[in-house]
Amino acid sequence: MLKKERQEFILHQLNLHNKILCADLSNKMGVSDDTIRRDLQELAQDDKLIKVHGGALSKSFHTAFDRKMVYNLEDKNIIAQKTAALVQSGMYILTSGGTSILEFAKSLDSNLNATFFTCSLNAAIEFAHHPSIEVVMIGDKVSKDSMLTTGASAVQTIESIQADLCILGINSLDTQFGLSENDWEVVQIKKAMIKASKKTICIGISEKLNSQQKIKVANLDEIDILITELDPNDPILLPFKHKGLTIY
Amino acid sequence: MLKKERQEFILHQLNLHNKILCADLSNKMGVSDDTIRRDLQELAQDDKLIKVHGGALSKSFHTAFDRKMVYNLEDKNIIAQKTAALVQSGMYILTSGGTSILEFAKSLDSNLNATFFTCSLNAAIEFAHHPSIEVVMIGDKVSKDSMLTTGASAVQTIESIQADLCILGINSLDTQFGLSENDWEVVQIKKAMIKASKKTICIGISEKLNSQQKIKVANLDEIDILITELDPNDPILLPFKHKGLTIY
DNA sequence: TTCGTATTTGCGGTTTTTTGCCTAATTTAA
DNA sequence: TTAAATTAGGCAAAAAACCGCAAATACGAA
Repeated sequence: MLKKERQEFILHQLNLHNKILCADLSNKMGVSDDTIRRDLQELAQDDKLIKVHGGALSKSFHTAFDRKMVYNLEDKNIIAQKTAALVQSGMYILTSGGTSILEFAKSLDSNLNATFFTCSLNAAIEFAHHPSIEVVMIGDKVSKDSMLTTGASAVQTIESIQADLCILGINSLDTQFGLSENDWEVVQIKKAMIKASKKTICIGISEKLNSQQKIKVANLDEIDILITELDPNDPILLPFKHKGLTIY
Repeated sequence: MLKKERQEFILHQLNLHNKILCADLSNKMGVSDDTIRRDLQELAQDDKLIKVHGGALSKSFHTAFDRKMVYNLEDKNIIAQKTAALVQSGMYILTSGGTSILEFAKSLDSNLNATFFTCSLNAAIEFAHHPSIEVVMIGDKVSKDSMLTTGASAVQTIESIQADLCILGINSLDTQFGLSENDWEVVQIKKAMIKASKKTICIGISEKLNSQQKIKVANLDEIDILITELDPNDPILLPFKHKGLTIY
């Protein structure tokens, strides 16, 4: 196995699992630990991954946790503005949770007259602060990690709605694997939301693009619009445009 | 699990729960207390969290904490303690919203194993911070004044529950008129909750006693227990005791 | 093809990091 | 105050990283 080939494989594994161990890789590929270590070192120098003692972590994984809240607030605001422009009075809208959605909720025009359905406790509270919009909280068991209601009852409720729009925060979006998540229950909710809506909008900072997580939520062709903080003509977004998504 | 990964996880947990215990983390991740402590130490050195005896606090939480100073907090705490003492593992409990309920949620024993049903968005979030209890959010249209879900669907959901306990925050309680409220929709919810439970507990500061509001929720005989910040033998509470309520 | 060079790889020995355990000291709660 | 829980520091084992070197391999030019 060639060096280049090996490094491609490492990056692939990293996209899949978000972390890799030196020992695992050397075993799986039948090369020495040293070789793997040298590979990881090079890839880390090229900023393709984060080298840590014992293995390596995917970049998106690392940035996903500690930066997202603080750093990207400005970006999230741009996203929120763009998204708010797509919402019109009279619409019925399904939304997930996440910081991008919260920012979006704050950016809504104060004389907007729409109805929002959500499984996110925090989003519901944020929407409820708005003077004129209606908020419907979709009930079920509360998933503590995500502060989302999840379960069969919630899915059933969503299925009984015919919404104009579905606005989802992105965890991971990839041209090949599509929209993906790590939490099975949350995936079920998002799938139901997409199915219950005429149009699906995915919003999130560009960091989340070109990364994958364990469970698929939807293929790219199920998503209509992609909104990031970037200019719609940014080359990073081109592959998604080619796949048929409308970019804002 | 890699060291870096572990530390990211700790920060993630901290963002979610605002506080974490050494022992909890070491259990959850299957490493020794020492390792966790060393992790927390490093993260504290990097200013990512605040290390305290037994665990750590989220930075944002600590700064946001003092603004929550409600004037009756001490009284509410007494109420919360008394109420928490009545809850046992395995119970199914319906609760309304309000600051007293929120304080109650914070006072629950960390190894309690009960299931809470609520229409209050804020209460659901507070309950969800607890490590082991289950939280079910009852869905419906969000009433903006009270941040409660109200409506036929919510009432129907409540009717399908058989709870051990119903814990209601008091708006007005009067020996003659009983428990009363001003919001028609909220009244419907509370009535349904009382009906769906074996026992009903009313909690609130004594200021709320001997006052009436427009719409009756329940007669005194539908209420089993009354909890205030006062001593159970306080003369203010005597009339309620005579009406058959148990006072704590 | 064959040769020479540059790169890559594996190995042994050493150093560093990480982790768990131990004990003593400190803090907390009753 | 005492008793229990938490922490600090030292220590040792295991894992991982580092270093230099020599063998193996790839690659381009004759």
